Amino acid sequence: MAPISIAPSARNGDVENNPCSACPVRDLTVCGALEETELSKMSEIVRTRRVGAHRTIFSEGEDADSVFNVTSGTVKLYKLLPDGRRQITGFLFTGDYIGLSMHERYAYTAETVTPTSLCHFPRRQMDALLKEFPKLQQRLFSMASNELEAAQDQMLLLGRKTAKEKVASFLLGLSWRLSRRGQKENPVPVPMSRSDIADYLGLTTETVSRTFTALKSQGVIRLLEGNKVDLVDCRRLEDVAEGG
Amino acid sequence: MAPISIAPSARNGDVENNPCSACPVRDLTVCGALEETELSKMSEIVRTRRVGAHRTIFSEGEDADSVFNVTSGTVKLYKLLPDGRRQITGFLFTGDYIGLSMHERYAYTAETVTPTSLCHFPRRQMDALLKEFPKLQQRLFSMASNELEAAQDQMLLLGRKTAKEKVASFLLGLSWRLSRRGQKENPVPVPMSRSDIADYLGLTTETVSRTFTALKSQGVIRLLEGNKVDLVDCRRLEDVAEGG
DNA sequence: CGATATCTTGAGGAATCTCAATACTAGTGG
DNA sequence: CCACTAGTATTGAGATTCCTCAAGATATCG
Repeated sequence: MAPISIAPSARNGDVENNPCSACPVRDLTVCGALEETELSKMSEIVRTRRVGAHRTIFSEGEDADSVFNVTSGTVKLYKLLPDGRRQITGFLFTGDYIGLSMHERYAYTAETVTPTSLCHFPRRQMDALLKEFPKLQQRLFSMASNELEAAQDQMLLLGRKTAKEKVASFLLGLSWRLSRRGQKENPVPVPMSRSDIADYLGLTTETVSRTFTALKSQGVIRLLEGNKVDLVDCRRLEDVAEGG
Repeated sequence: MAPISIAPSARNGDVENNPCSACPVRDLTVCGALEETELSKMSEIVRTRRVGAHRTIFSEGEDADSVFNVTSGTVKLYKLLPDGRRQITGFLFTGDYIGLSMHERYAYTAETVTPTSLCHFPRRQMDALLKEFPKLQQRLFSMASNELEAAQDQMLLLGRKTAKEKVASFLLGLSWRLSRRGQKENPVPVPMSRSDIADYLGLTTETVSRTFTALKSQGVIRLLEGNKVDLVDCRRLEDVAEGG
């Protein structure tokens, strides 16, 4: 799959009435499906929002009447069991869309990991746009398709991989998503806490920490300043991730 | 063999040229999105197939040039690690569609659990139909959306539930899917082997077996003839499934 | 610079896995 | 109709990974 070019577009739409036309991450996301002129329809219903770190965007069980686009920052989605056990089902980055698996009520909570910029769309109006622009619908289906494949990979990870394989896969996944967005894929910024990583991988924070230490002392990774991880030996990390 | 001409019934349309219009499970599946007249387009590209139990429909890594509809029977989808560890990502029943998460190559293997009837569609032609009928695209998106939500539930199960909670959730899931298809939801036929269940729940066959035994001796379920399970105390099973 | 949260490390325990033996079941052929 | 076989399921005992609980180290933030 070819990485999407993030070349900052010097597009000259009517920025006043059509801010979306100047959006630098447009091609990464659902909006990339539309032409300049069609984009104005999105501009009409979008509301941009900046949110600090560790804020709840919406909670599991609430009426699902908004969908979102992440234009910068990191968001986590999670589900809870009654006793508080938590499973993070995904981390979202620039260009990711919140609202692919949508029913009456949100089936998960969305919370920012870092300060985040969001495009907020009323769901009803977005649904109307989908009807109006089959291209948009198509793009959304394609994104859902990708998500589904990622979810299947994650099931394999959760059900069958060891702690070491899980952590290795996690780091490679972060790196891969960076490169898809056209960013440098190494070293990898890891903005989420050990506890978040644990709840994403079906482990405890302690096990995640121990596993990082183990990978570090084997020379496969290095922990850098600012929560970055240097994938020293990518090839070996890949072997570890697949149980080799 | 020469086709036998049958007078088309007003109810069912021209069954000869449009067999899909007579399909009894149409409304359960993607085809339910189309009108009688539009259905003929599907009829033109469909090829029905009956397959015995334990047969491979396609394998992970093969060129993904077909999509399928399950019209009867049970299918399992799975991914493998290099050393043979297996994760079953889903079981498919009547009405389920194979081809929601689709790229160049199949990302998983599809294998029948029981004798199965399939509708086979060339992928290119199905893609053309999706472009022609946005309703179809919409339906497929809606199905992908459901799948995605199910996948998230499964991640919670795999990452955070105990063996007992997993097995209870599994049985309730089977029962729930029966009722969605309008069938009796109890007792639940369990056509797949312990080993399949284990690979679906991230457990071993032994643990699955022990857990069935435990639930049985607690009077929550009963094992009946013909691989059926009687959910004696559904309420309690639900509590068990959520860690209550 | 102190307070607080996060991360790391250690020791012991528990759930689940592995290995092994036995029981059951379905299909086959006498 | 029964015995035989091969696959599948159950049960048992011991091993192992990962979890729990606890303490100390490091980082973060006002």
